[in-house]
Amino acid sequence: MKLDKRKKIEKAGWKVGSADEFLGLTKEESAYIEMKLSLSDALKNERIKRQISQVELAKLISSSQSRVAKMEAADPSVSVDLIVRSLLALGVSRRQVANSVAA
Amino acid sequence: MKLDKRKKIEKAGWKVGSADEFLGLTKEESAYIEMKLSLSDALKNERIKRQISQVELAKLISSSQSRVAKMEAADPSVSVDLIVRSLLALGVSRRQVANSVAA
DNA sequence: TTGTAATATGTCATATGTGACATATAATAG
DNA sequence: CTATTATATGTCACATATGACATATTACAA
Repeated sequence: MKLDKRKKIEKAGWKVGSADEFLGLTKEESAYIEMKLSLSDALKNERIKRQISQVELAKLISSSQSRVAKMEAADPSVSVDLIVRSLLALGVSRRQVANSVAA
Repeated sequence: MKLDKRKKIEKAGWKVGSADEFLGLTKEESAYIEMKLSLSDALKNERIKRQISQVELAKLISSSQSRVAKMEAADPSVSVDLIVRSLLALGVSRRQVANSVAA
């Protein structure tokens, strides 16, 4: 596992064992968190691609800059629902969303 | 639009105009609800395929029969999060989940 | 007709998610 | 170095989602 990915997972609020990676995480749990990380990456990439700030995206989805930042960090306090709806609000297609779910 | 699909959408708690379908729903909203319907269908199909009852699935995911029924009905009170986590708990792969997201 | 298992629907207390705000920390320009 | 803009982090009141329960409805035997 890449170091930056590990950091993101830990930042996302999930404990990763020092020796065994994903220690204590079931397959479903790790699949879920990886899916969430992938979606949050897609959101950030899409926003950067469109060259808009977190503040602008926040306004677009009637949310706040801090919530957008947490979405992009895959913070435990944000739901997959919100990230998906934000992607759709950016005009991303269902198929593109699906790609992030799978990858 | 197929009639049964329309009924499912209405049952899912979304108003569909009598004349114009998806009246008042933005593209993002309809994409989101269709994605949710697709995921809930996948959940039901997967459960049937494994020949387990809603009660058994509920136990598997530490939930209740009524919540499972609502998931399969794409009830507005259930999140995409819960449906996705239920699919993963059934052993469905990320790619399979992605297929439902896209379709 | 029963009876019985499965599924659907409504409600509610509690848990979790959310937008908003303050503030901290980058990052970049002047 | 300031400014200034962007992003990150912590907190909180309020909104939404959740499991549990009761009960209704359906499906299908006996």
